[in-house]
Amino acid sequence: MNNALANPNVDLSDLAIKAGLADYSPVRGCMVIKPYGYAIWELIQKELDARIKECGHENAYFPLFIPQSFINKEEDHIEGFAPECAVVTHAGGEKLEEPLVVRPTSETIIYHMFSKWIQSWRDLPYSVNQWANVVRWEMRTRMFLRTTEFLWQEGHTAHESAENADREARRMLDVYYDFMSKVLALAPLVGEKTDSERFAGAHKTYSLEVLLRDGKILQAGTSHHLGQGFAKAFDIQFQNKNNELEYVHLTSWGVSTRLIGAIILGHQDDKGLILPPNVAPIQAIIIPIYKNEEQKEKVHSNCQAIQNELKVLGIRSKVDFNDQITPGAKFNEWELKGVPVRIHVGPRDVDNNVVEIVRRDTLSKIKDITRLGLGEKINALLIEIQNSLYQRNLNWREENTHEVDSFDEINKVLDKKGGFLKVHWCGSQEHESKIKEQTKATIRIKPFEKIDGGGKCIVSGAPSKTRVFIGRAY
RNA sequence: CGGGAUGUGGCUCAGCUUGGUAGAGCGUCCGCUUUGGGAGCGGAAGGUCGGAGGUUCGAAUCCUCUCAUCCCGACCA
Repeated sequence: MNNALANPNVDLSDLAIKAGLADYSPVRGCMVIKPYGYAIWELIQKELDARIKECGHENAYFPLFIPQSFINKEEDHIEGFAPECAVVTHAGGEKLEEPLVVRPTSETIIYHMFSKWIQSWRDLPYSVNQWANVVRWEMRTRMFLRTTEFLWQEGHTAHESAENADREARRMLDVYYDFMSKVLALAPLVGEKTDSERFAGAHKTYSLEVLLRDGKILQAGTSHHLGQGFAKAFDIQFQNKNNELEYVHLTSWGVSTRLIGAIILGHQDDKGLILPPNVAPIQAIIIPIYKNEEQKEKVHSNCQAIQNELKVLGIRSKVDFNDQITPGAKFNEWELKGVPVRIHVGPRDVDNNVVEIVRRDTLSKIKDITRLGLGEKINALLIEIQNSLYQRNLNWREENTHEVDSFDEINKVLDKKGGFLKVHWCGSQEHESKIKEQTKATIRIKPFEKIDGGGKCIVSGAPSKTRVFIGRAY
Protein backbone atom coordinates (compact mmCIF):
# COMPACT_ATOMS: atom_id res chain seq x y z
CA MET A 1 0.00 0.00 0.00
CA ASN A 2 1.23 3.48 -0.78
CA ASN A 3 1.15 6.33 1.68
CA ALA A 4 -2.45 6.54 2.71
CA LEU A 5 -2.72 10.29 2.53
CA ALA A 6 -1.32 12.98 0.32
CA ASN A 7 -1.11 15.45 3.16
CA PRO A 8 -1.62 13.76 6.51
CA ASN A 9 -0.56 16.85 8.45
CA VAL A 10 -3.71 18.60 7.42
CA ASP A 11 -5.92 15.58 7.74
CA LEU A 12 -5.26 14.59 11.32
CA SER A 13 -7.18 17.38 13.02
CA ASP A 14 -9.72 17.38 10.23
CA LEU A 15 -10.35 13.68 10.69
CA ALA A 16 -10.42 13.92 14.48
CA ILE A 17 -13.05 16.65 14.26
CA LYS A 18 -15.16 14.99 11.58
CA ALA A 19 -15.11 11.67 13.40
CA GLY A 20 -16.32 13.43 16.54
CA LEU A 21 -13.28 12.73 18.70
CA ALA A 22 -12.35 16.30 19.52
CA ASP A 23 -12.82 19.95 18.70
CA TYR A 24 -10.76 23.11 18.92
CA SER A 25 -11.16 25.16 22.06
CA PRO A 26 -10.96 28.91 22.67
CA VAL A 27 -7.57 28.38 24.34
CA ARG A 28 -4.42 28.27 22.26
CA GLY A 29 -3.11 24.78 21.66
CA CYS A 30 -5.80 23.19 23.79
CA MET A 31 -8.48 20.89 22.46
CA VAL A 32 -11.79 19.66 23.77
CA ILE A 33 -11.97 15.88 23.85
CA LYS A 34 -15.55 15.02 22.93
CA PRO A 35 -17.42 12.00 24.32
CA TYR A 36 -16.52 9.68 21.44
CA GLY A 37 -12.83 10.55 21.81
CA TYR A 38 -12.92 10.48 25.59
CA ALA A 39 -14.52 7.04 25.50
CA ILE A 40 -11.40 5.82 23.70
CA TRP A 41 -9.26 7.36 26.42
CA GLU A 42 -11.36 5.67 29.09
CA LEU A 43 -10.83 2.31 27.43
CA ILE A 44 -7.09 3.01 27.23
CA GLN A 45 -7.11 3.91 30.93
CA LYS A 46 -9.06 0.85 31.92
CA GLU A 47 -6.80 -1.58 30.07
CA LEU A 48 -3.50 0.05 30.98
CA ASP A 49 -4.46 0.77 34.57
CA ALA A 50 -5.16 -2.92 35.12
CA ARG A 51 -1.75 -3.82 33.72
CA ILE A 52 0.01 -1.21 35.87
CA LYS A 53 -1.73 -2.48 39.00
CA GLU A 54 -0.80 -6.02 38.02
CA CYS A 55 2.81 -4.85 38.48
CA GLY A 56 1.99 -3.77 42.02
CA HIS A 57 1.86 -0.03 41.35
CA GLU A 58 -0.96 1.85 43.04
CA ASN A 59 -2.62 5.09 42.01
CA ALA A 60 -2.28 8.36 43.89
CA TYR A 61 -2.70 12.03 43.11
CA PHE A 62 -0.23 14.87 43.51
CA PRO A 63 -0.91 18.62 43.19
CA LEU A 64 -1.23 20.40 39.86
CA PHE A 65 0.94 23.23 41.22
CA ILE A 66 4.62 22.83 41.88
CA PRO A 67 6.76 25.43 43.69
CA GLN A 68 9.10 26.92 41.13
CA SER A 69 12.16 26.16 43.26
CA PHE A 70 11.38 22.42 42.90
CA ILE A 71 11.77 22.53 39.14
CA ASN A 72 15.12 24.27 39.61
CA LYS A 73 16.60 21.57 41.82
CA GLU A 74 17.72 19.14 39.14
CA GLU A 75 20.06 20.83 36.70
CA ASP A 76 19.23 18.95 33.51
CA HIS A 77 15.56 18.91 34.36
CA ILE A 78 15.25 22.70 34.61
CA GLU A 79 17.17 23.11 31.40
CA GLY A 80 14.76 20.78 29.64
CA PHE A 81 11.50 22.03 31.04
CA ALA A 82 11.82 25.64 32.21
CA PRO A 83 11.20 27.17 28.79
CA GLU A 84 7.89 25.37 28.35
CA CYS A 85 6.42 25.90 31.80
CA ALA A 86 3.24 27.82 32.52
CA VAL A 87 3.72 29.73 35.76
CA VAL A 88 1.15 31.14 38.16
CA THR A 89 2.43 34.39 39.65
CA HIS A 90 -0.77 35.82 41.09
CA ALA A 91 -3.59 34.28 43.09
CA GLY A 92 -6.24 35.52 45.46
CA GLY A 93 -5.71 38.98 44.06
CA GLU A 94 -2.12 39.10 45.26
CA LYS A 95 1.31 38.35 43.95
CA LEU A 96 2.56 34.99 45.21
CA GLU A 97 5.71 34.93 47.28
CA GLU A 98 6.95 31.99 45.22
CA PRO A 99 5.54 31.39 41.73
CA LEU A 100 3.79 28.07 41.16
CA VAL A 101 4.54 26.07 38.06
CA VAL A 102 1.68 24.19 36.46
CA ARG A 103 3.18 20.70 36.28
CA PRO A 104 4.82 19.79 32.98
CA THR A 105 5.55 16.41 34.66
CA SER A 106 5.62 15.52 38.33
CA GLU A 107 9.06 14.12 39.11
CA THR A 108 9.97 17.01 41.37
CA ILE A 109 6.90 17.11 43.59
CA ILE A 110 6.63 13.33 43.78
CA TYR A 111 10.29 12.96 44.72
CA HIS A 112 9.94 15.67 47.33
CA MET A 113 7.35 13.42 48.95
CA PHE A 114 9.43 10.28 48.37
CA SER A 115 12.19 11.79 50.51
CA LYS A 116 9.76 11.89 53.41
CA TRP A 117 8.27 8.48 52.80
CA ILE A 118 11.40 6.44 52.13
CA GLN A 119 13.74 5.78 55.06
CA SER A 120 14.85 2.18 54.97
CA TRP A 121 15.76 -0.54 52.50
CA ARG A 122 12.60 -2.17 53.81
CA ASP A 123 10.59 0.63 52.14
CA LEU A 124 11.99 -0.31 48.73
CA PRO A 125 10.97 -0.74 46.04
CA TYR A 126 8.56 2.14 46.45
CA SER A 127 6.15 3.08 43.70
CA VAL A 128 3.24 5.26 42.76
CA ASN A 129 1.27 5.98 39.59
CA GLN A 130 -0.95 8.92 38.79
CA TRP A 131 -3.45 9.72 36.04
CA ALA A 132 -3.35 13.46 35.54
CA ASN A 133 -3.24 16.42 33.20
CA VAL A 134 -0.01 18.23 32.46
CA VAL A 135 0.81 21.47 30.65
CA ARG A 136 3.72 22.15 28.32
CA TRP A 137 3.85 25.43 26.44
CA GLU A 138 5.04 24.00 23.14
CA MET A 139 5.70 26.30 20.19
CA ARG A 140 3.63 24.34 17.79
CA THR A 141 0.69 22.15 18.67
CA ARG A 142 -1.19 19.48 16.77
CA MET A 143 -4.39 17.81 17.85
CA PHE A 144 -3.71 14.68 19.94
CA LEU A 145 0.00 14.66 19.03
CA ARG A 146 1.14 17.77 20.84
CA THR A 147 -1.40 19.83 22.75
CA THR A 148 -0.58 22.45 25.37
CA GLU A 149 -2.52 20.53 28.00
CA PHE A 150 -2.72 16.77 27.74
CA LEU A 151 -3.82 13.81 29.80
CA TRP A 152 -1.44 11.08 30.77
CA GLN A 153 -0.33 8.52 33.23
CA GLU A 154 3.02 8.83 35.00
CA GLY A 155 4.49 6.10 37.15
CA HIS A 156 7.40 6.60 39.52
CA THR A 157 9.42 3.99 41.35
CA ALA A 158 12.38 4.01 43.74
CA HIS A 159 14.86 1.14 44.09
CA GLU A 160 17.86 0.00 46.08
CA SER A 161 20.16 -0.45 43.13
CA ALA A 162 20.75 0.73 39.59
CA GLU A 163 20.17 -2.83 38.39
CA ASN A 164 16.73 -2.96 40.00
CA ALA A 165 15.77 0.45 38.65
CA ASP A 166 16.87 -0.49 35.16
CA ARG A 167 14.97 -3.76 35.37
CA GLU A 168 11.84 -1.87 36.41
CA ALA A 169 12.18 0.66 33.57
CA ARG A 170 12.56 -2.22 31.13
CA ARG A 171 9.63 -4.09 32.67
CA MET A 172 7.31 -1.11 32.24
CA LEU A 173 8.54 -0.75 28.68
CA ASP A 174 7.45 -4.36 28.15
CA VAL A 175 4.10 -3.59 29.78
CA TYR A 176 3.63 -0.73 27.32
CA TYR A 177 4.52 -2.94 24.39
CA ASP A 178 2.10 -5.60 25.55
CA PHE A 179 -0.62 -2.98 25.95
CA MET A 180 0.02 -1.29 22.60
CA SER A 181 0.20 -4.55 20.67
CA LYS A 182 -2.78 -6.27 22.26
CA VAL A 183 -5.08 -3.31 22.86
CA LEU A 184 -4.09 -0.64 20.32
CA ALA A 185 -3.05 -3.18 17.65
CA LEU A 186 0.18 -1.24 17.13
CA ALA A 187 3.64 -2.77 16.73
CA PRO A 188 6.08 -0.13 17.95
CA LEU A 189 9.81 -0.46 17.57
CA VAL A 190 11.41 -0.57 21.00
CA GLY A 191 14.84 0.54 22.13
CA GLU A 192 16.95 3.10 23.89
CA LYS A 193 17.22 6.80 23.13
CA THR A 194 20.53 8.48 22.36
CA ASP A 195 22.05 10.92 24.84
CA SER A 196 20.65 13.93 23.02
CA GLU A 197 17.12 12.51 22.88
CA ARG A 198 17.07 11.44 26.51
CA PHE A 199 14.54 12.79 29.02
CA ALA A 200 15.78 15.85 30.91
CA GLY A 201 17.45 14.47 34.00
CA ALA A 202 17.40 10.79 33.05
CA HIS A 203 20.21 8.25 33.06
CA LYS A 204 18.58 6.19 30.30
CA THR A 205 15.41 6.65 28.28
CA TYR A 206 13.63 3.72 26.63
CA SER A 207 11.04 4.40 24.00
CA LEU A 208 8.32 2.89 21.80
CA GLU A 209 8.22 4.22 18.25
CA VAL A 210 5.21 3.61 16.01
CA LEU A 211 5.43 3.77 12.22
CA LEU A 212 2.32 5.56 10.99
CA ARG A 213 0.48 5.10 7.70
CA ASP A 214 2.10 8.23 6.26
CA GLY A 215 5.62 6.88 6.79
CA LYS A 216 6.38 9.17 9.72
CA ILE A 217 7.23 7.98 13.19
CA LEU A 218 5.57 8.75 16.50
CA GLN A 219 7.11 8.32 19.92
CA ALA A 220 4.21 6.65 21.66
CA GLY A 221 5.60 6.10 25.12
CA THR A 222 8.73 6.32 27.22
CA SER A 223 10.21 4.66 30.27
CA HIS A 224 13.14 6.28 32.04
CA HIS A 225 15.83 4.91 34.29
CA LEU A 226 16.57 8.13 36.12
CA GLY A 227 19.63 7.01 38.05
CA GLN A 228 20.39 8.98 41.23
CA GLY A 229 20.29 12.55 39.90
CA PHE A 230 16.82 13.35 41.19
CA ALA A 231 17.43 11.36 44.37
CA LYS A 232 20.39 13.59 45.17
CA ALA A 233 18.52 16.77 44.24
CA PHE A 234 15.58 15.79 46.46
CA ASP A 235 17.58 13.99 49.12
CA ILE A 236 15.88 10.62 48.88
CA GLN A 237 18.12 8.47 51.05
CA PHE A 238 17.58 5.14 52.74
CA GLN A 239 19.56 3.11 55.24
CA ASN A 240 20.81 -0.08 53.66
CA LYS A 241 21.33 -3.46 55.31
CA ASN A 242 24.83 -2.40 56.33
CA ASN A 243 23.47 0.59 58.22
CA GLU A 244 24.77 3.04 55.60
CA LEU A 245 22.90 5.91 53.93
CA GLU A 246 22.38 5.53 50.18
CA TYR A 247 20.51 7.43 47.51
CA VAL A 248 17.68 5.56 45.78
CA HIS A 249 17.61 4.77 42.07
CA LEU A 250 14.48 6.10 40.38
CA THR A 251 12.37 5.32 37.32
CA SER A 252 9.52 7.14 35.66
CA TRP A 253 7.35 6.07 32.74
CA GLY A 254 4.35 7.51 30.93
CA VAL A 255 1.96 7.45 28.02
CA SER A 256 -0.49 10.16 27.07
CA THR A 257 -3.52 11.09 25.00
CA ARG A 258 -1.00 11.07 22.16
CA LEU A 259 -1.84 7.37 22.01
CA ILE A 260 -5.16 8.38 20.45
CA GLY A 261 -3.16 10.15 17.75
CA ALA A 262 -1.16 6.96 17.29
CA ILE A 263 -4.37 4.97 16.85
CA ILE A 264 -5.74 7.45 14.31
CA LEU A 265 -2.57 7.80 12.24
CA GLY A 266 -1.46 4.22 12.71
CA HIS A 267 -4.59 2.61 11.32
CA GLN A 268 -6.55 5.12 9.21
CA ASP A 269 -7.43 4.71 5.55
CA ASP A 270 -9.01 7.11 3.06
CA LYS A 271 -12.49 6.46 4.46
CA GLY A 272 -11.52 7.57 7.94
CA LEU A 273 -10.65 6.01 11.26
CA ILE A 274 -10.16 2.33 11.84
CA LEU A 275 -10.46 1.64 15.55
CA PRO A 276 -9.03 -1.58 16.95
CA PRO A 277 -11.96 -3.42 18.59
CA ASN A 278 -10.33 -3.34 22.03
CA VAL A 279 -10.45 0.47 22.16
CA ALA A 280 -13.54 1.05 20.02
CA PRO A 281 -16.28 2.70 22.10
CA ILE A 282 -18.74 1.06 19.71
CA GLN A 283 -17.50 -2.30 18.45
CA ALA A 284 -20.54 -3.17 16.38
CA ILE A 285 -23.04 -0.76 14.89
CA ILE A 286 -26.38 -2.19 13.89
CA ILE A 287 -28.09 -0.47 10.98
CA PRO A 288 -31.79 -1.01 10.34
CA ILE A 289 -33.01 -0.86 6.75
CA TYR A 290 -36.68 -0.61 5.82
CA LYS A 291 -39.17 0.92 3.38
CA ASN A 292 -42.36 1.40 5.39
CA GLU A 293 -43.77 1.52 8.90
CA GLU A 294 -44.59 -2.15 8.97
CA GLN A 295 -41.06 -3.11 7.99
CA LYS A 296 -39.61 -0.50 10.31
CA GLU A 297 -41.27 -2.05 13.31
CA LYS A 298 -40.19 -5.54 12.38
CA VAL A 299 -36.62 -4.49 11.62
CA HIS A 300 -36.25 -2.34 14.71
CA SER A 301 -37.33 -5.05 17.10
CA ASN A 302 -34.96 -7.44 15.36
CA CYS A 303 -32.10 -4.95 15.74
CA GLN A 304 -32.93 -4.50 19.38
CA ALA A 305 -32.87 -8.26 19.88
CA ILE A 306 -29.46 -8.47 18.23
CA GLN A 307 -28.11 -5.73 20.45
CA ASN A 308 -29.38 -7.48 23.55
CA GLU A 309 -27.68 -10.65 22.41
CA LEU A 310 -24.38 -8.79 21.87
CA LYS A 311 -24.66 -7.03 25.20
CA VAL A 312 -24.85 -10.35 27.04
CA LEU A 313 -21.50 -11.26 25.50
CA GLY A 314 -19.98 -7.93 26.55
CA ILE A 315 -19.81 -6.53 23.03
CA ARG A 316 -20.16 -2.74 22.92
CA SER A 317 -22.86 -2.15 20.33
CA LYS A 318 -25.46 0.36 19.28
CA VAL A 319 -28.45 0.44 16.96
CA ASP A 320 -28.54 3.49 14.69
CA PHE A 321 -32.26 4.27 14.96
CA ASN A 322 -31.90 7.64 13.24
CA ASP A 323 -34.57 7.66 10.53
CA GLN A 324 -33.62 11.05 9.11
CA ILE A 325 -30.83 9.72 6.91
CA THR A 326 -30.57 6.81 4.53
CA PRO A 327 -28.69 3.62 5.30
CA GLY A 328 -26.03 4.61 2.75
CA ALA A 329 -25.30 7.79 4.68
CA LYS A 330 -24.97 5.75 7.86
CA PHE A 331 -22.53 3.35 6.26
CA ASN A 332 -20.25 6.24 5.44
CA GLU A 333 -20.69 7.92 8.79
CA TRP A 334 -19.75 4.83 10.80
CA GLU A 335 -16.85 4.10 8.50
CA LEU A 336 -15.54 7.59 9.19
CA LYS A 337 -15.90 6.91 12.91
CA GLY A 338 -13.95 3.69 12.58
CA VAL A 339 -16.46 1.24 14.08
CA PRO A 340 -14.91 -2.22 13.52
CA VAL A 341 -18.05 -4.14 12.53
CA ARG A 342 -21.31 -3.10 10.88
CA ILE A 343 -24.40 -5.25 10.99
CA HIS A 344 -27.06 -4.51 8.34
CA VAL A 345 -30.59 -5.65 9.06
CA GLY A 346 -33.26 -5.27 6.38
CA PRO A 347 -36.71 -6.84 5.85
CA ARG A 348 -35.27 -9.65 3.73
CA ASP A 349 -32.77 -10.47 6.48
CA VAL A 350 -35.46 -10.57 9.14
CA ASP A 351 -37.56 -12.91 6.98
CA ASN A 352 -34.64 -15.22 6.32
CA ASN A 353 -33.30 -14.99 9.86
CA VAL A 354 -29.93 -13.65 8.68
CA VAL A 355 -27.88 -10.43 8.74
CA GLU A 356 -25.27 -8.78 6.54
CA ILE A 357 -21.89 -7.97 8.07
CA VAL A 358 -19.22 -5.52 6.93
CA ARG A 359 -15.81 -5.32 8.57
CA ARG A 360 -14.19 -1.90 8.73
CA ASP A 361 -10.57 -2.93 8.26
CA THR A 362 -11.01 -4.75 4.95
CA LEU A 363 -14.39 -3.23 3.97
CA SER A 364 -15.44 -6.71 2.94
CA LYS A 365 -19.15 -7.49 3.05
CA ILE A 366 -20.62 -10.87 3.89
CA LYS A 367 -24.31 -11.42 3.20
CA ASP A 368 -26.69 -13.92 4.73
CA ILE A 369 -24.99 -14.66 8.03
CA THR A 370 -27.29 -16.91 10.00
CA ARG A 371 -28.66 -15.30 13.15
CA LEU A 372 -28.06 -18.41 15.21
CA GLY A 373 -24.98 -17.78 17.36
CA LEU A 374 -24.49 -14.31 15.90
CA GLY A 375 -22.95 -12.98 19.12
CA GLU A 376 -20.19 -15.58 19.03
CA LYS A 377 -19.57 -14.89 15.38
CA ILE A 378 -19.23 -11.16 16.02
CA ASN A 379 -16.95 -11.86 18.94
CA ALA A 380 -14.73 -14.03 16.79
CA LEU A 381 -14.73 -11.40 14.06
CA LEU A 382 -13.71 -8.66 16.51
CA ILE A 383 -10.78 -10.78 17.65
CA GLU A 384 -9.82 -11.43 14.06
CA ILE A 385 -9.95 -7.72 13.21
CA GLN A 386 -7.90 -6.87 16.28
CA ASN A 387 -5.23 -9.39 15.31
CA SER A 388 -5.23 -8.47 11.70
CA LEU A 389 -4.81 -4.76 12.45
CA TYR A 390 -1.82 -5.59 14.62
CA GLN A 391 -0.37 -7.79 11.91
CA ARG A 392 -0.94 -5.07 9.34
CA ASN A 393 0.88 -2.50 11.47
CA LEU A 394 3.73 -4.92 12.09
CA ASN A 395 4.03 -5.74 8.39
CA TRP A 396 3.91 -2.05 7.57
CA ARG A 397 6.83 -1.43 9.89
CA GLU A 398 8.84 -4.36 8.57
CA GLU A 399 8.17 -3.55 4.92
CA ASN A 400 9.25 0.02 5.55
CA THR A 401 12.45 -0.67 7.42
CA HIS A 402 15.50 -0.57 5.21
CA GLU A 403 19.22 -0.93 5.62
CA VAL A 404 21.02 2.07 4.20
CA ASP A 405 24.79 2.47 3.91
CA SER A 406 25.32 5.74 2.11
CA PHE A 407 24.49 9.14 3.51
CA ASP A 408 23.01 10.43 0.25
CA GLU A 409 20.62 7.54 0.13
CA ILE A 410 18.94 8.60 3.41
CA ASN A 411 17.05 11.46 1.84
CA LYS A 412 16.24 9.48 -1.30
CA VAL A 413 14.61 6.66 0.64
CA LEU A 414 12.87 8.88 3.20
CA ASP A 415 11.49 11.29 0.61
CA LYS A 416 9.95 8.41 -1.28
CA LYS A 417 8.45 6.26 1.44
CA GLY A 418 9.49 7.34 4.92
CA GLY A 419 9.83 4.54 7.41
CA PHE A 420 12.77 3.37 9.47
CA LEU A 421 16.30 3.20 8.18
CA LYS A 422 18.89 0.97 9.82
CA VAL A 423 22.20 2.78 9.60
CA HIS A 424 25.59 2.40 11.19
CA TRP A 425 26.45 5.17 13.63
CA CYS A 426 29.65 5.54 15.59
CA GLY A 427 28.04 7.20 18.61
CA SER A 428 29.21 10.76 17.95
CA GLN A 429 26.71 13.49 18.80
CA GLU A 430 28.18 15.65 16.10
CA HIS A 431 27.34 13.05 13.48
CA GLU A 432 23.90 12.57 14.98
CA SER A 433 23.09 16.25 14.53
CA LYS A 434 24.48 16.21 11.02
CA ILE A 435 21.96 13.51 10.13
CA LYS A 436 19.22 15.63 11.64
CA GLU A 437 20.24 18.82 9.88
CA GLN A 438 20.66 17.33 6.46
CA THR A 439 17.89 14.74 6.35
CA LYS A 440 15.33 15.88 8.98
CA ALA A 441 15.60 12.36 10.33
CA THR A 442 16.54 11.65 13.93
CA ILE A 443 17.92 8.58 15.60
CA ARG A 444 14.72 7.09 16.96
CA ILE A 445 16.28 4.29 18.98
CA LYS A 446 19.38 2.27 19.57
CA PRO A 447 18.38 -1.39 19.52
CA PHE A 448 18.84 -3.52 22.64
CA GLU A 449 20.67 -6.18 20.66
CA LYS A 450 23.52 -5.12 18.42
CA ILE A 451 22.63 -5.33 14.76
CA ASP A 452 25.26 -6.19 12.20
CA GLY A 453 28.23 -5.22 14.43
CA GLY A 454 31.47 -3.95 13.04
CA GLY A 455 30.36 -1.56 10.30
CA LYS A 456 31.24 1.96 9.36
CA CYS A 457 29.43 5.11 10.55
CA ILE A 458 27.16 6.39 7.77
CA VAL A 459 28.34 9.95 8.38
CA SER A 460 32.06 9.60 8.97
CA GLY A 461 33.04 6.06 8.10
CA ALA A 462 34.40 5.65 11.63
CA PRO A 463 34.04 2.19 13.21
CA SER A 464 30.49 1.45 14.39
CA LYS A 465 29.41 -1.31 16.75
CA THR A 466 25.78 -1.50 15.68
CA ARG A 467 23.14 -0.11 13.41
CA VAL A 468 20.58 2.31 14.87
CA PHE A 469 17.09 3.14 13.64
CA ILE A 470 16.55 6.58 12.15
CA GLY A 471 13.46 8.18 10.64
CA ARG A 472 11.38 11.31 10.38
CA ALA A 473 9.17 11.82 13.38
CA TYR A 474 6.25 13.98 14.48
C1' C B 1 9.39 32.61 18.23
C1' G B 2 10.78 33.68 12.56
C1' G B 3 8.54 33.00 7.23
C1' G B 4 3.86 32.10 4.47
C1' A B 5 -1.55 31.51 4.24
C1' U B 6 -6.42 31.83 6.20
C1' G B 7 -10.62 33.69 9.39
C1' U B 8 -17.82 35.70 6.18
C1' G B 9 -25.07 31.66 8.96
C1' G B 10 -23.74 24.91 12.04
C1' C B 11 -20.02 23.27 7.72
C1' U B 12 -17.31 24.42 2.85
C1' C B 13 -16.65 28.77 0.47
C1' A B 14 -17.90 33.32 -3.06
C1' G B 15 -17.99 38.70 -2.44
C1' C B 16 -12.81 42.47 -0.97
C1' U B 17 -8.75 44.60 -6.33
C1' U B 18 -12.50 49.36 -8.06
C1' G B 19 -16.17 51.01 -0.06
C1' G B 20 -22.93 51.85 -0.81
C1' U B 21 -25.02 48.04 4.62
C1' A B 22 -24.26 40.15 2.61
C1' G B 23 -24.73 35.43 -1.19
C1' A B 24 -24.33 30.05 -2.84
C1' G B 25 -23.98 24.84 -1.83
C1' C B 26 -24.34 21.46 2.11
C1' G B 27 -26.63 21.02 6.92
C1' U B 28 -31.02 22.54 10.15
C1' C B 29 -36.61 23.20 10.74
C1' C B 30 -41.84 22.19 8.47
C1' G B 31 -44.67 19.19 4.70
C1' C B 32 -45.14 15.19 1.21
C1' U B 33 -42.69 11.31 -1.34
C1' U B 34 -38.40 8.10 -0.04
C1' U B 35 -34.86 4.36 2.59
C1' G B 36 -30.12 -2.76 0.73
C1' G B 37 -23.72 2.48 -0.23
C1' G B 38 -23.85 9.72 1.09
C1' A B 39 -32.56 10.57 -1.30
C1' G B 40 -36.15 14.12 -4.15
C1' C B 41 -39.49 18.24 -4.46
C1' G B 42 -41.83 22.54 -2.11
C1' G B 43 -41.57 26.05 1.91
C1' A B 44 -38.86 28.41 6.17
C1' A B 45 -35.39 29.91 9.83
C1' G B 46 -30.42 31.32 10.50
C1' G B 47 -24.84 35.99 9.77
C1' U B 48 -23.55 43.30 13.94
C1' C B 49 -18.43 39.26 7.94
C1' G B 50 -12.66 36.39 14.35
C1' G B 51 -12.00 40.76 17.98
C1' A B 52 -10.63 46.02 19.06
C1' G B 53 -9.45 50.67 17.23
C1' G B 54 -8.99 54.04 12.96
C1' U B 55 -10.09 56.48 7.93
C1' U B 56 -14.94 57.78 5.64
C1' C B 57 -21.34 60.68 4.89
C1' G B 58 -20.97 55.27 4.59
C1' A B 59 -16.37 49.48 5.89
C1' A B 60 -16.95 42.24 5.05
C1' U B 61 -14.07 45.45 1.57
C1' C B 62 -8.98 50.42 3.05
C1' C B 63 -5.28 51.21 7.50
C1' U B 64 -3.32 49.75 12.58
C1' C B 65 -3.26 46.44 16.49
C1' U B 66 -4.83 41.79 18.44
C1' C B 67 -6.59 36.61 18.75
C1' A B 68 -7.05 31.87 16.55
C1' U B 69 -6.18 27.99 12.96
C1' C B 70 -3.17 25.69 9.04
C1' C B 71 1.66 25.06 6.34
C1' C B 72 7.36 25.55 6.52
C1' G B 73 11.51 26.06 10.28
C1' A B 74 13.69 25.94 15.72
C1' C B 75 11.26 22.98 20.58
C1' C B 76 8.67 18.45 22.30
C1' A B 77 4.87 12.82 25.01
